[in-house]
Amino acid sequence: MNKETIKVACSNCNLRELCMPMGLSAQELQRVDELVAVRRSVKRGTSLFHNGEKFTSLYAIRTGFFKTSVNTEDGRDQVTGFQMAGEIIGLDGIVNEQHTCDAIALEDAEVCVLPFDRIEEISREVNSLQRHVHKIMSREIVREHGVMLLLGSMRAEERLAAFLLNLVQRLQARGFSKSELILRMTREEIGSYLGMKLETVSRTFSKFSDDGIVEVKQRHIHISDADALKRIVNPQICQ
Amino acid sequence: MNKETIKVACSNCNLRELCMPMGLSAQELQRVDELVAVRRSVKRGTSLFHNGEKFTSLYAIRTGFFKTSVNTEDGRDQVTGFQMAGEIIGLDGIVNEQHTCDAIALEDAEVCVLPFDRIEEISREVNSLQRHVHKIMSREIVREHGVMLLLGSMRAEERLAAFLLNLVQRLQARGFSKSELILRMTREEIGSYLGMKLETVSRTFSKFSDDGIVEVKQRHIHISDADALKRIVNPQICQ
DNA sequence: GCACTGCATTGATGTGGATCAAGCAACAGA
DNA sequence: TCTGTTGCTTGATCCACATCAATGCAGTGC
Repeated sequence: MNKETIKVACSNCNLRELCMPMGLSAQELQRVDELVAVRRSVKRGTSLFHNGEKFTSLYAIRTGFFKTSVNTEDGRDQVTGFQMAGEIIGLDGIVNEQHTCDAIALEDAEVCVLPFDRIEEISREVNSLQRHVHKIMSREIVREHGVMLLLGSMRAEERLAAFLLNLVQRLQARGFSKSELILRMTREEIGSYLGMKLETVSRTFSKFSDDGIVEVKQRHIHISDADALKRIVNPQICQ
Repeated sequence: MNKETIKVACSNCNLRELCMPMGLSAQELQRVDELVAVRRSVKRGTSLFHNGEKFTSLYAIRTGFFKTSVNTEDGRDQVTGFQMAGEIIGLDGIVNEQHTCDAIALEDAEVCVLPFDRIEEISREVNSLQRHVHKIMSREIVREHGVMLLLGSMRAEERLAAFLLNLVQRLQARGFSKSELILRMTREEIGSYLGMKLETVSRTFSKFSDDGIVEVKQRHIHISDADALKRIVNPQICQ
């Protein structure tokens, strides 16, 4: 439905340093430009791909914001991540040639479609692309280790503090403020990601607000005391 | 210390179908044989690699049983997985060229050392190896999604049931019984992996035992009613 | 303007699993 | 065989978070 076809190139994309390897020769850059088949726009609330769908491509997010979630037959649902511009989604589909999670746009979005065959072909020739693909997958594995640590051993306040710090850190890397952010997801989605109920998310926000650590107005968040958040996540170290 | 150097080949390894791609030509098989630098044996309780160590190689487990765990500076510890023969560990190290978790042998083990440079080099030539490496990493990502679902949305009984089913399923794929198993890890390690305390693990085992679902004698487990376990994990579907 | 809808907040109450504590089984080493 | 050590089990109590329920607020369409 939303499969607009706008032909484009990575070489003049301003997100290049986020999703592509650095230091390519002119010739390599030309090969890498062949990676992107088309761009596709995804309306807020609709899916880029969903569980069970055949896997063909990875997607580089150009604009917009996504959540990915897995779900069991008995209706349980777990948000596995939130992704923003410059990040790659769809890695879960490689192993069985079909996606095992849903990717839903939380705001109108545009992605570059990267057919996986082509990624494999070009990364045989361009070593730095090969390495880059491996690093992206490894990074995802490491990120998930972090989420497991969070879900397995942290309490509610620690989880939300870690979540906020992670979000602003990524936004900052994209040139946004390190103290101001707008949440693109509901309290329920945050709760699902962090393994807590939406009420607990809300109460924890209120607690932070009472303590003067953040200002919360619906989805507008201002972080007044980032160090306090760090201390909550890591009590020992940052006294 | 334990870096014995036994030169070996994948082509005549009986675990080949677990860790290597299938359907290779004779020539390809020869290339793949060059993957394994050496074997290395790891004594029970010692580490194969640990957090912070420089990453050079992936490891294919030939015999034995490992746990991997991440830890924070403030002493929190989270087991991120248990690995057995035929599985590959070390993927976390690729992204920053250093390991971000510890891998500890839970029984005397032997691994094949696969220098990552060589993996990249050979997978440029042998397409099915390239694909295989991608699948291994994707599989790990999907596995971790499953753990996130477990940690984020299941209760203690469901977690332990899912854990036991996963273990026997993998053991069965290696030719072991589908109802009998010996746990190689402590209650505390199980608890860390499943996000619960060792006492709760123990109580839940006792509960399963009372209900006639499993027989538990320390680390010896007999699964009497696998369907009941499945029903616990997935109440709706398997009535 | 008003009604409707989807989120978010807040309060009251309940509970699953953590914590604290004691005792016990298995095993390694003397 | 005894003995210290490590890991497992079980009971009593507690508390962080879930659950249930009501209200509030912002945006949307009429």
